Amino acid sequence: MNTAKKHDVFQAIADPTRREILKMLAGKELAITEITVRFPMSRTAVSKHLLILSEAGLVKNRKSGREKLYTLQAEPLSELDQWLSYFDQFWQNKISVLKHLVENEGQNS
Amino acid sequence: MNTAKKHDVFQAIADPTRREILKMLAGKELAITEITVRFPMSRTAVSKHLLILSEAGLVKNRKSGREKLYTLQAEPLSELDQWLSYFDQFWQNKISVLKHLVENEGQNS
DNA sequence: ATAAAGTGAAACCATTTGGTTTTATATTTC
DNA sequence: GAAATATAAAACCAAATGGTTTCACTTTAT
Repeated sequence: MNTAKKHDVFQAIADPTRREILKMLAGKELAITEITVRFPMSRTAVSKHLLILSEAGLVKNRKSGREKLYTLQAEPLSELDQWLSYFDQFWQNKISVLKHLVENEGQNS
Repeated sequence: MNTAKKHDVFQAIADPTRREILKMLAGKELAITEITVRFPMSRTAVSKHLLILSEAGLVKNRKSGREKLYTLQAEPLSELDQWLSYFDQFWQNKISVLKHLVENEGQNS
């Protein structure tokens, strides 16, 4: 696993294991060991996935005693969202759904 | 390039060349040769990228004489959009961005 | 009917990817 | 301080990825 060069968001979410890790981290801080129990692979492998997610800016971590706690950093997903929005016009139902959402929630304009 | 196993949308868009191909195909039909001139790689390489995009359902093609014309099929991107929406609550400013989008482009309601 | 244009398919190659095992280091706990 | 816990780091490996070159096959144009 190449950890030397930068990974971007698109690459980071290409792997199903990494996508699942992101969901696990949604909301709660977890240590590597806690994440690993959910996967049929070694802690080392999970650690490498976390490194790739870190490089993409999707997770951050802090040391707490002998543990290292990871948290989700969802902001970089905005790049994905922006990319996706370019294609909005080529498939239906997104605009209408969001229009509804905006009209119901955002009144400041 | 493994073209035997299925590729999903997440994998398909992980490569920048493939993302650019998708943008090129947004709106217009193109033959492989027309796509290739935009990239510093062989027609064969582009052809393989198109195969991966096909497997992900993101492009389709039709034969026209000795040419093969490719078109965008954006629908599978909805899977990505759905995945992304799960994380909406973890980053801000999506609503505002789309509000702007809707107000500028969609007037049908 | 040949030549040219457009593509497909096969064989090959270097690098990256996703995993492993082994060894070492830091922090608790008893 | 010794054992247990949590992680890091390094070496290794098979398969996938992204590319190439070469050759064959259709379709069109002259």
